[in-house]
Amino acid sequence: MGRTANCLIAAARPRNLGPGGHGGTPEAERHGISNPKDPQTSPARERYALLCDTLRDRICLLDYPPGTRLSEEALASEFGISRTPLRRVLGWLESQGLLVSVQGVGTIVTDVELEELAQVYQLRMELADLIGKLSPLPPDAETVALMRSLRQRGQKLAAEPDTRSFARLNIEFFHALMRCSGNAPLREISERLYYQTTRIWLKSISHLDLAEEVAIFADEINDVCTAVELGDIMAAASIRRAHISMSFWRLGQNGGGPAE
Amino acid sequence: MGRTANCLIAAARPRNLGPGGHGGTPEAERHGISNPKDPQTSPARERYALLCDTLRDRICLLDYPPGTRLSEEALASEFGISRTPLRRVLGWLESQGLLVSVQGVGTIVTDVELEELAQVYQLRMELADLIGKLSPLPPDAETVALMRSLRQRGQKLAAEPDTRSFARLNIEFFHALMRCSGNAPLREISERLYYQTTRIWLKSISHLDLAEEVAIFADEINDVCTAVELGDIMAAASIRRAHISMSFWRLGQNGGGPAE
DNA sequence: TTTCCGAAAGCTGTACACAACTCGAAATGG
DNA sequence: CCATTTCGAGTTGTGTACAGCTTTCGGAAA
Repeated sequence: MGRTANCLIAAARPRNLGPGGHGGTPEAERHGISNPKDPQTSPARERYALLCDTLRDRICLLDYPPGTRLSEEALASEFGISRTPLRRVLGWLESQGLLVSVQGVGTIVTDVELEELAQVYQLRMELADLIGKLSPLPPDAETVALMRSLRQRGQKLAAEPDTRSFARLNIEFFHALMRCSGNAPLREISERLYYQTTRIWLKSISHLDLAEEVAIFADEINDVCTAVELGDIMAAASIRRAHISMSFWRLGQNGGGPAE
Repeated sequence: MGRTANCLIAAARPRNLGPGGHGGTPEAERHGISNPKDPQTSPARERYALLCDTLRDRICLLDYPPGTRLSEEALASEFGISRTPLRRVLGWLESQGLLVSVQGVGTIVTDVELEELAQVYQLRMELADLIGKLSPLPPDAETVALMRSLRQRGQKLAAEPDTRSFARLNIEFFHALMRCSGNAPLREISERLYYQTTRIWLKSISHLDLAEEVAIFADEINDVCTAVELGDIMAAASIRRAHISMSFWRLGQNGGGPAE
């Protein structure tokens, strides 16, 4: 009864390949020797999950800014598939609150107001606490190494701020933190809410001081990494919660105005 | 900025028609005078949401017991539609963790173990607390009236226990409680986790004492209703949390054995 | 010049046929 | 008689054409 047992509940989400998205097990797919016990590992599911992650990243990195009208046909031809399987992906993105499709108009990248976001931020703060309370996992060597690598990247970024690298590091840091919780439903929900908020924050970054934001984030990584090194997940969760709160506060102060 | 403002985030879920599912506004749909500002109110979306609720109820009331193989073609013909829009519904149910589709085999109603469910129950307990803490809504007259009606139905049910009526009342009571929270994302997540667990509980009811379970549930409704009448949502949430905890405990004691 | 109407273009939603895949049963060779 | 292979029924996944809806642009009338 190992890790594979709870795959049914996790089946809701596409296989997490991480933001880096290095290709996993290419040989296994080519030879068709995928593990028949794992329903997630089928050629169709692999393409589906990859597309979900790809498009989600494009939306959350503002490659598709809020309000963008996506063309199903264009995307389908870009990925070399038909509209039918693509629509399944778009449906999932819509269920994540990142898209909305209306007949006769198009598929539009959503844009949410800071007011509505307040509820999501409140919830994210509470869930951050729960990461420390509910089934915290003692970090393994790989997690610690990942955290240290992120800390180093954060320090490099502080020396040379860059919006896009900032966003990517933010996403990877989130996923690293998720490795510290053994509660799969909590991870899934946290991820959903995270992706709902991160692009709004990225959109408002122009109204904030990028260098200051990067410095604060580098500190956050450093603090969380220290806590993880000590195996104190509750402390890491508390730090995370505090930074979510402060991030929302800064958004309301500086980024919430009548933009543009 | 009333209720309609946060429809974008809520767009993830089909329009909640309640378990009773009385038809809503049939005239508006027939005449095509649906509010153009609300993206959820389109003829296609209406059918979609209705189908989602219908099939979810069938799964969660064990009309389709865990392990059942559903036929896309049969369902499509039953509802007088093609497989294409039906598959969208099935995809949503799969994202909710209630179905799993595998090529060449079929669409199968999931069955989860009590072990995996422990994480969901833990999370549900914490979220129940949050219902009282995050944006609790002072109950309006309609909510109080609904609660009182449910309390009465609970007392009637205690006098004449019936599994299916029990399940329906349980679902409706959950939705009534959700009216007390103004946090839309929290409501959505709570609903998702609730539906993931309720059918497992219903499946194990045969191993428990139905009369006793009904009596306990009637008490829960009564206590929560009293708290709601006083406007003390935090108290209602605490009561709810306690009952979720006790329900899980009873499941582990009596219903968790090597069934059948 | 302004306003209103209508046709056309473009989009998502739907239906249907076919491909890809799984599983089981029947046939075949040992 | 048993093991192995092959074929077929049945299922989900995919491609494609068309229907329904919305927006826009052009032209005619006031």
